[in-house]
Amino acid sequence: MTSTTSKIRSFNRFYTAHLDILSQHYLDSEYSLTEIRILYEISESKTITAQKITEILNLDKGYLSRILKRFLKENLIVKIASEEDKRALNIKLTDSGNELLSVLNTKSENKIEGKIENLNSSQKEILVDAMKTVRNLLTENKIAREAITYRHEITPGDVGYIIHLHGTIYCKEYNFSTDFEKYVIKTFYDFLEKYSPENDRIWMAQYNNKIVGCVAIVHQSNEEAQLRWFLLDPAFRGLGIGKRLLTDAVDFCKEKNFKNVFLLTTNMQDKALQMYKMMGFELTKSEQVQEWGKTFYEERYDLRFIE
Amino acid sequence: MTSTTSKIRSFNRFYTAHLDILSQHYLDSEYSLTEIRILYEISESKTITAQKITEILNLDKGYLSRILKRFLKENLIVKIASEEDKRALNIKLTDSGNELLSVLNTKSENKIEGKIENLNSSQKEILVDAMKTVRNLLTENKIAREAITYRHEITPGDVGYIIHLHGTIYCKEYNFSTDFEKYVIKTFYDFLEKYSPENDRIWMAQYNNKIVGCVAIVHQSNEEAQLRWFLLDPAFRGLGIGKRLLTDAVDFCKEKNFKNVFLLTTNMQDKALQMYKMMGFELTKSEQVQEWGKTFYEERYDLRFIE
DNA sequence: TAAAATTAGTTGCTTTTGTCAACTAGTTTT
DNA sequence: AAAACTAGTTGACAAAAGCAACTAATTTTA
Repeated sequence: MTSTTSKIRSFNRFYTAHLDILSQHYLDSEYSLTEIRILYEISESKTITAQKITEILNLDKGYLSRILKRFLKENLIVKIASEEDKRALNIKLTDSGNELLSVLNTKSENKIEGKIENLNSSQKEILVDAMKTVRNLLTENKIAREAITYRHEITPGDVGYIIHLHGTIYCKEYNFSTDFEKYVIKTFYDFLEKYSPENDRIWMAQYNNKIVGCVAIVHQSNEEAQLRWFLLDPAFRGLGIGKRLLTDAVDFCKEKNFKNVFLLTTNMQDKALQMYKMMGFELTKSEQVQEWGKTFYEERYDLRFIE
Repeated sequence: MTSTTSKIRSFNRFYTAHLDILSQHYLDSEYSLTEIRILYEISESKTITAQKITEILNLDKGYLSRILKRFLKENLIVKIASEEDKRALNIKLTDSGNELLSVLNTKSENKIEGKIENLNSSQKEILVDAMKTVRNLLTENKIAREAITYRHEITPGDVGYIIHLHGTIYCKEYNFSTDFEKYVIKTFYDFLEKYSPENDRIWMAQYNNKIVGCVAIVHQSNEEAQLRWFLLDPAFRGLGIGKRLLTDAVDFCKEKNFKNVFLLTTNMQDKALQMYKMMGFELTKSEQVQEWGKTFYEERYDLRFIE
């Protein structure tokens, strides 16, 4: 088994070579890669100081100073004395600087285009998504809470994906067999048969357009509702997603004036149980069963809204 | 809307900076990044000629020659006269060369480890998978046929994912509503209820551990079977996956001695229809229906095995 | 509030890195 | 067997990058 780190190193070597090939076209121009990165940085921030550039690109200030001097002579940039700090100079691209950059951008884009010309649009989407994931994970060194989005309208593909998550996660964590997924399919079919947008709702948490967590409220009567399908991809635990989903679900119950919400679970779901209790759910029933290739306790929890 | 190319360029800039940071530790050692890449190349191929290195790393041969001279003096490599070509020299790492590289590798791994220390194991998996996808798509400039794997045992999560694919793809391509997905859920529930490993089978095509295409054979009697759920992710069409799946399915029918296989589809599925016809299926029934938010023809195709 | 420490930017000098062309010695093509 | 080519070396040189000392302005500190 190769470790994560060595796989990443292998990718790094691959991407170094890839970037090398892409940057080769800069040799046609009279500017080095560093010079172009500097121009790009100036263009990105509209106006910037030399100091800032050294920070962003990790350059020696003496080296940068000379490069900027050349840019000035070639009329690619202007230096404007800063008002706030009389030592500093604000650097901007001139029209011809912008023009140069746009020519180089076009060249670079053509080069990239050549690298992906045989991919169809769906494949390009896959590529861009994967890059986004890599970037997200490496930038934050974690999954950013802000990158998680929430919604509660059922769109095509949602229910299938939620079933899929149930199948994979319960197999991975509790070694449940495919029978469990079959059971989930049945519960969803029954749910969709009786689905009332007014009294039922599914909440989904997404990351990179993929569902990573969910919960639902299913009305049983005007008085009572069931909380179902509470699930969180293990990769996305500890980010407050579960709490947010449960809170939304319980708030919905209050809003709809249910007197009682219950849920059925097993004693194995330790992390979920903890959250249920935190939300005020209390154990009301416990019974040993043998199902989906396992022996465990099936438990009922209730949350009663007092008026 | 930003184009694919500009998103890729943005990722390239991000990753350039990322690699820059990782390579900074090489400054601690007395070797430059180029020198280390050379050492790495030698280590990778066990034995290699200078010529080959210049090709792989795009280096000037004069420059390389001098670096190798230094490596030789420092006892990192040995040069062995080639038997086949007396001009060429086979280069190998010495023990101390290997040792140096392993020290540097450890340092590099530590640096990477620091970049991902806050990710849990599932998140690391996501990262590595995404890198693999990026690499696959950029290397081949296409999805490699060899990267597609096939299997036909149902494991947890499969059926949910196939339902998900039906929901999303039929919505994307034919604008079907969520009712269609509900219908698919029902068909799968019924299938799983009666599932006989002996007479029924689902085939799945996978890319990067994700299902991208499927088909199933469902027995109706000893004489007749139904071909169902034939589906291919648009990103993976034109790779021969559909043909492979259908061939496997039809072969299975022959093997099981069904006299007849039929399938139900719509006139809208033009690409699938073409493939069915290619496999020998013939239209036996056509009827206008209104369902899932659309009006279309529901069609039956039959393939009869003659003895 | 004045001295001390720090910072933005420039410049001279040096090292490192990389390029080019000419050369030797062996190999392949014609 | 001559001509064209290739692997590798070397000298001369240019480009890229780093270091340190300096000016002038700003911030900190006591």
